Amino acid sequence: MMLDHGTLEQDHNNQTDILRHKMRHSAAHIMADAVLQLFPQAKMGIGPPTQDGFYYDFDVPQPFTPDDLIQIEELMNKTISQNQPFIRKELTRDEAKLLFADQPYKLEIIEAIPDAETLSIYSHGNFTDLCQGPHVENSSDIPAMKLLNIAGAYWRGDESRPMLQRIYGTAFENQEALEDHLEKLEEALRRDHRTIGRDLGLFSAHEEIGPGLIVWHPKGGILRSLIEDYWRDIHYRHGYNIVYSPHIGKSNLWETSGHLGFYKENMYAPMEIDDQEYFLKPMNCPFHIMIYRSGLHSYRELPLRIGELGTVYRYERSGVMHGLMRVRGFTQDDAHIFCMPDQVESEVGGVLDLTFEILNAFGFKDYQISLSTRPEKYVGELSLWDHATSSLESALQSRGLEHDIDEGGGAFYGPKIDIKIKDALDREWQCSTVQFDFNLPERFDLTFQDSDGERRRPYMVHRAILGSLERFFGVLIEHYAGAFPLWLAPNQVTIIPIADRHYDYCESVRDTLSNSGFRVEIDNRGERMNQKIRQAQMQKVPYMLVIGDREQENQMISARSRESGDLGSMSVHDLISKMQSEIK
RNA sequence: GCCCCUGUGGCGCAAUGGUAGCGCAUUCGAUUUGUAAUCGAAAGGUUAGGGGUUCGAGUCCCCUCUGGGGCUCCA
Repeated sequence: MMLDHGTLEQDHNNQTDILRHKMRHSAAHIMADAVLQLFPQAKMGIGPPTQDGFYYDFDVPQPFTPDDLIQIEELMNKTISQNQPFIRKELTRDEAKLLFADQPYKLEIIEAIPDAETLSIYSHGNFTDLCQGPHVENSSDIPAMKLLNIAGAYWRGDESRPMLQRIYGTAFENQEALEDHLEKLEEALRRDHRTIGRDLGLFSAHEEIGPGLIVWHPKGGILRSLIEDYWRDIHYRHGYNIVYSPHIGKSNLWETSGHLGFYKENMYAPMEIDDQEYFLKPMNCPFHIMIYRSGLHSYRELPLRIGELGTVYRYERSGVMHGLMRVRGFTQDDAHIFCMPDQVESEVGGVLDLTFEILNAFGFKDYQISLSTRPEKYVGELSLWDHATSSLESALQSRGLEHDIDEGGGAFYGPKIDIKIKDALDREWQCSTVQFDFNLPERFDLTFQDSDGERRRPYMVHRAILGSLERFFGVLIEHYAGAFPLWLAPNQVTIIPIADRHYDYCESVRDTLSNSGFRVEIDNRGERMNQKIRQAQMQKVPYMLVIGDREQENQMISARSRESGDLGSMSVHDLISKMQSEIK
């Protein structure tokens, strides 16, 4: 949630942002300058500043190498040290076309700029680029800069257009800020859920199984079942009905739902069973609709909320898979709400409240909310769209939730609210989503009997809060860097006997804790205590209990916490109370 | 799917075209330890897979697959 942080700080942040924006934009120009000096045949694409850096795209005969990057950076530093002023000039279309006659991508950009807009160029040294600006005054106003990596990128993001070579870099107002940023990138790498997932034994993927298909290991499995238990419990409390549905369904079902029409490229090839085609499910909605349709519904039953932890399979192109964040088989915490028009707003509000309650419980505080409105191509009546969109809007507003508006960004079947969570690398991942659907109720001819006896069409809302358990788990791992809060830690307590003669007492402590519902392990390897502590720390176990002669004699334990080290001696009972209060 | 990079014991890495090594982890033995790494030994690899060049390939070339950084799309 974006809360008000006070205007002073905001002003400062804005000014820094503007400064960085300008300096990065200018750095992109200086980079293009360097590239053209080294590779005169290069054709320039675009070179904008981004959230934390800048890039520039080039069409070059040979892709850049890491060595090229070093050379380019050297040349850039030279330009920066030469104090070259940035000069803005306005010019006519014809002048611009002449100037960029051998730069086809620039010509394309010029063509695309509306006639009413003034064209401008920025120059430094011998380099000139078509550009709106603004820029820093002088090349020396880029105190700290570094090129980061090379990647392919389609011209205008369109895969039917040529692939250009993109160079990413970043720039900051001083060396310290740059180093902080690089340090942050390293920290993000350390938090990478793929690394932590392996080190903590949470999950894995295998060449033998196939890309984008995850196996959850015992420790990941405990975490998942804790998440699922919490999810079920809170959903029951919020009036949801929890259901189960199969993984495949006949082609008829998917034809009726329309998925074979508009979602086929994400669905796997059908399998034939008794002369009928069956498809692996990419979504749960048709099954929930069949549950709805298996009886007549009175207005008294609405709203009807049907939820499921439903595992779906979607084809993802081979280059897009990413750890747990983007996979081919995943479990959605899906639900469908069937309701009457006058219930829409409170239902949407209820979903939002539930969403933030759940996300908060997992420790998430920073979200990015967006409302997506009606696209050009859509189904359903305009009045329904307007009603739905305004109810989404007012549900957000009445809760004081700041949000972006993605005009025309809704699905063809309804407007939606998306909520994104940031991962360790500041990439945003969509988890929660609330979507209206004006398509499926029509296609499946859903009705309810209203108080006046008439059959009416219910509103249908899709919603997911965690999104997919896989992705949510990935974000959770990075959020905590593997040091999960006590209630989620796969192993909550490791008991460390000092010598063999303490095993029996350790087992009695273990039993006491287990009987109170805690997950406990005893490390009875023939290792030194320090080694056992080290391993438990690296496994991010919240509590370690050191047990030796002193403890055994006094029937106590010596507790150590993952965060604050030695907590001293206490009774098992005290430890239990301490942990219980930490959990609730 | 596309562009680039990558692939060596479970993990992290090494090996000018000439005998595949090291650390961690594992197993066994010794040690019985007081708040982040005890010592020793053993075991573990057709260098992702397939083809080619070469007297000789982990190393060079081609194909396939995995993984990574992006583009596009999305939970």
